[in-house]
Formats: sequence, C-alpha cells, structure tokens
Amino acid sequence: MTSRLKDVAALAGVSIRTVSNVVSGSGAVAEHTRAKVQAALDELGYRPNVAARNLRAGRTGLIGLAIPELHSPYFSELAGLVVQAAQQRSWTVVIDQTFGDPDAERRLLEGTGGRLVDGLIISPWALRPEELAARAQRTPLVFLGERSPAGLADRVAVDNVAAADEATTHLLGLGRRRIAAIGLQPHLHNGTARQRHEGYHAALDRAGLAPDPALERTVETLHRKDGYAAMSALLDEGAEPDAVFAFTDELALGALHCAHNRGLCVPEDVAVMGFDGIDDARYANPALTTVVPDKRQIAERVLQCLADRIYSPASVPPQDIVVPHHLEIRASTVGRAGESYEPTH
Amino acid sequence: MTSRLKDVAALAGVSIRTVSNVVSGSGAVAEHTRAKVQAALDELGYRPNVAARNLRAGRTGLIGLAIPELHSPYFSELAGLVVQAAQQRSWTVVIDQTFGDPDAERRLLEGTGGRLVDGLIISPWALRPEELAARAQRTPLVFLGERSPAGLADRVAVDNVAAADEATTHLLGLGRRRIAAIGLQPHLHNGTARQRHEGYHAALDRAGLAPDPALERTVETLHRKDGYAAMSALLDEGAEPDAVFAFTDELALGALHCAHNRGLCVPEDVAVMGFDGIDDARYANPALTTVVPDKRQIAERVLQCLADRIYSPASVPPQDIVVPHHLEIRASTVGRAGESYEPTH
DNA sequence: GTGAAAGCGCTAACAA
DNA sequence: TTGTTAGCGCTTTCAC
Repeated sequence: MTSRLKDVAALAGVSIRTVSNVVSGSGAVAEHTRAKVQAALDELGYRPNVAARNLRAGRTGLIGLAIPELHSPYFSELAGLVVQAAQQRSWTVVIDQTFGDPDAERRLLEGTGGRLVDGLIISPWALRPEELAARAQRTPLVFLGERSPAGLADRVAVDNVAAADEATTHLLGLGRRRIAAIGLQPHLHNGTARQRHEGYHAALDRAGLAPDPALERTVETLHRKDGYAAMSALLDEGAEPDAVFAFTDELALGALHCAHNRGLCVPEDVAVMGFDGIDDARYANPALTTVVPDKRQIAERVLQCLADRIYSPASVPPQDIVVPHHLEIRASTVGRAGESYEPTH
Repeated sequence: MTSRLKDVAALAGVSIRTVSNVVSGSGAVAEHTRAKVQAALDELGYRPNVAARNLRAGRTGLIGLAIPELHSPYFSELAGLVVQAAQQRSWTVVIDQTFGDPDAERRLLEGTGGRLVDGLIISPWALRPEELAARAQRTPLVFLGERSPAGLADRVAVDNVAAADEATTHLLGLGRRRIAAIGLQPHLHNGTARQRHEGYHAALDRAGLAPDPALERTVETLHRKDGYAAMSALLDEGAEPDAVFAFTDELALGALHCAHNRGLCVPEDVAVMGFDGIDDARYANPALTTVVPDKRQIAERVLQCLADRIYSPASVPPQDIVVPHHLEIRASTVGRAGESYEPTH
C-alpha cells in the first residue's frame, strides 16, 4: 500500500535519485526517463512521506494558530481567513485553543509540542507582558489581534483606542449622554479592554462629559451571556443608560437580547453598538452597529510577518502593524433609517 | 539553540539511549543517572524533534478535519469540540476548508498532502456517493455530520428525518398549517437537505396536509443571506406562510431578520424555527426555537471511530452512529411564554 | 543525466 | 542498567 521512493525506483528500473528528481521537479531528467518514472509513480500511487521530508528539511510546513476559543465568531472568522491565507503559502495550520488559560499560553510559547510548528501566531489573553517577553524567543512569533504588548515580537492589530473613540463619538453624535461601557476586564493582562476603555473615555472627555462609574461594567468573559448579565445589572441598578457601547459584538448581542426581553426599544430607549464586525451582527434584530476590523488584512499581514521571520535570517526589529477598521452603522443605533437596510454581501 | 539527544547525552556523560529512556519515561533508568540526565535536559532546553519521531513511528499524530467552512457557527462550534477531544487523545488537528468545492474534497480524500495525517474526518458536501466510495480507501476515514452516505466508512450523524419530523410536528402542534420549508438543495449530493425535507413531508402527511410547492424553498448556500432571500421571496410571492422551518439556524436567522425588517411579528404572524443549535440562536430576537444535535457527543464519537480505525488493524465493517438530538423550544415559536426566557448555560 | 551513499534525529532490537 | 547501532524515507553532495 505505502510505496516508497525505493519501490518506485525498482519498478521503473532507475535509481532513487532520479525518482526524487521527477517528484520534486528539480534537476534535469531525460524525457524518456521521466515518462517511465511517472508511469511507475502512477501505478504505485506514490505519496511522499511528509515526516521524512520534514526531518530532512528541518521544517514541518506547519504553523500554529493559538486563540482563546474557536467557538467564538470573531475568532472563527479570523481562523478561517488565516487557514485560507496559509494555504496559499503552502502552509498547514494547526489550531490550538487556550481558553484564556495562562498555562496553555505558556506551554504554547515554550513550544512544548517540540518544534511541531515552524512559526506561531498567538492571541495572548491571560499572560503578562513580562512573561510573554521571557518566552518569546523560541520559534518565530506573531502576536495577533488587539491583545498583545508591542515591542516583543511582530504584532498585528487595529488601533483600539481610535476605534473605541469613534464608536463612542458616533453615539454622542446621536445625542446620547448616558453611554454605558460593557466589557472592562481589569483582571486580564491583555491590553484590549483597557485600550477600548481609554478610547471611550477620550470621546466622553472631548464632549465635556465626566465618566460615570455606574455606567462601566466589568465582565468575566466575552460571551453573549456576560453581555446579557451586564445589561441586566445596568438596568436593575438604575444606571439609566441611553446607549451601550459593548467592547465586543458578542457582548452587544447579549445586551440586545436583554433589552428585547425587558421590552425596551432599540435604539429609541437605548442604542446599542458592538465591536468586531462578526456576521451575526448584520442579521441581529435590530441589525447591530459595529466597528469592523479588516480581518482579511489581519490574516494576510500576520502571515506576511511570519514568512519574513521564518525565511529571512536577518533579524529585523519587531514590527507593529496597524490594520484599518471602519464603523458600520446599522439600525441598533440609528433606528428606522437603518431598519429598512437590506443586507448585501 | 536546537539541541539533540546526542548533545544531551554528551553533556550528561551517558549514552543516547539512556537519554531517550529518560525523555520517554520508558525503560528502567537508575535514579542517579536520571537526575544527571534531567539536569542536562533542562540546561540545554531540549525539545524532541517531532519530524524524526514521526518518521520513526510511521505516524504523524495529526488528524485532518475537513469542513465546508470554519466561518459558519455550526462548524466552528463543532471544530472547537473536535480540537478539544483530539487534544485529550494527544492528537493535533489540522483543519481544511473545502468551501463546498468538489475538487477540494477530492484532493483531501486522495490524501494529496502525502500522508500528512493519520486519519481524516470529513463532512462531504459536493461529492457524489459513488465518488466518495471510490476514494474512501486510503487513510482511515470518518464521515461527519449529516451529509454523508452510509456504508462506505464510519459515519456519525443525527437522525435527520426524525429530527425534521419532530420540528415540523412542533409547529403543527401550535396550530400552524402553512408551514414553509427553507433550505432545499437539490443541486447537492449530500443527503442532509433531502433527509430534512423527507421528515418535513412525513409530519405534514401524518397531519393530513398536502405539501405545497409554493412553500418549499431552494437555497444555494446555507448562509443567513440565503435565508433572508428565501423569506423575502416567500412573502413577495404571496405564499402566506404561518410558520417557517429552516433547515439550518443560519437560514432561520436570515428569515427572522427579514420578518423583522418587514414589520412582521414572530411568532404571532409567522413562527420560525431552525436546526443546529448554534449559540446565536439562543440570543436571537426573539430567541430561536431549534433542533440541537449533541455536538459534544458527535466530536467524541468521531474521534472514537478514528482511534479504532487507526489503532486496530482488524477491519470492522463501517459503523453508522446515530447521535441524539433534542428540540429547544424558545420564543420564536411559542411567543410570550418563551419571551421571558432568561438564558442560562 | 544518472547512480551511490551520507545523514536529518529518533526509537528499539540486540549486546554487554 | 546502559551502550551500540540499524534504519524510518527523503534530499542532496559527490562521483561517474
């Protein structure tokens, strides 16, 4: 069943070397010989053995993608794009889920798997910058998304502060004055929540509004249920928000569902917006206004960085790549006008 | 940087064999020696070379997961569970997206990658049963989900006919009589749509209702936008449905969004239900009634099958494993009662 | 244009 | 209990 180069060589009556040349397309082979070898190749249904190849080449052709969870729409969309982009570069992607577990992140950075991958893309979550720094020198590494300290390794992200500022400014522009923020994560050491929080404050500040602690909500994770719970608390505790800026779309969708269950009108009673630009947002009821990072470009740039690190021995200083984003305004903030919005792709 | 067994052996002043024993934990090593070796191991930061190991073992420790697209919630949830379950068995998962492309499916079945994976889990989409059969004999193979012909290889799926019947029966039980079906895919050769269609008919039949072609809608893909378009057409063409059974949750969410945009009340004017039990369904407005396959069990059984095929040379006849499902009844079909439903996890 | 052979790093059969 | 060594299948240098 499993035929090796040797078998093909024997059948074709040539040496192993010649078969190898035919398979790889390298080296010069006489047309006559090539045909003979190809016939043998086909007859035996030869498939190269990757393990042997890798051992020889010192590379595996695999790259790792470490994300908190595949299950969440933002990461699955991103992962899909990374897998696609990697394929174009003849890389195969191995996906690891860290579930926000610091030990899992640590293990991946240390490369426990034993040089399984040629490079690693990681979206850190629970690890402190110092610890990341200490471990970042093994395999080529790129920090992904908005949750990584700059200066340690290449990093690809959107400008979270600016984006959160724009989001908040959009709500302010609609005349909202009691804008809640859902998604603070003071217990985590990634910068995302902090940066979005900062942008939110900056916008309020420019509008001459003082931040109200009663309107700022901490969440444990970024799932819909946390958004739902935060919104419930906000309403129960009489914070009386007239708008909600959720730091992720999932949180926003949870908040939206809560508003719906409470019989509130969105956006009349309370406007809601999210961040991430996931597909669900477009089809929510009402459709959710959100900040959309250019995910395709994120995937592309991340792989570009990795390729540079893997193939170019010359060590360039860590790059900090900022990917564009834009606001997608829908019914959850502008109401009727957006209500009649017909989705297009 | 990259140290090999040989280096460790030299440093510890023992043979390569002893180091190997310490690393793998096999073989008996004197406590004294072990400590010495361990010290050397730590000092050099030794990491085994997987490629070499694989070459030796004749296995790569990788399994492939081929799905239409990672991007869709149903598949990303499933993929997340498969990755997790695989990890417990010390397997690493390589994800491939076929995007419903027959050539991509063909290539994967043929194992173009060259024995990269020890086994393959595939959710076929565009390939005909005959073709699947012809190619199914290379690496151990398990067909995943509801889209695979039985009898060719192991297969894990829910009972689609029964599930669709239950779904339709639920709507009939609410007094609905003009129940539309969204999600027919006569152009595809996978059985899913056909089976759900069959269950839908069976239920109508038992209720003494004749199927109305005007209520049955074909879709090109299973995305939300297709559900949206199908619902639009249904309404525009005056089919006057009082309920919609969408063959997937994504389609249902598209339909729901369309109903919302048209100002229809769900479920008063039209009840909507889906199939797949994705997380978005729970938080839709109104929350979506859906058929929930036990995804965790699907992942578990799929890996079990693969493990059996990979480790047991004895060739058992192909198994056809049916995984349980249940109806999750929410506001999109039962209205107010379910409206006050507070999500719990 | 083709063949012979070394060796990638590891495991395990055989020796001591 | 530990050392020596053959090969896993492939690529590639060196020789013809």
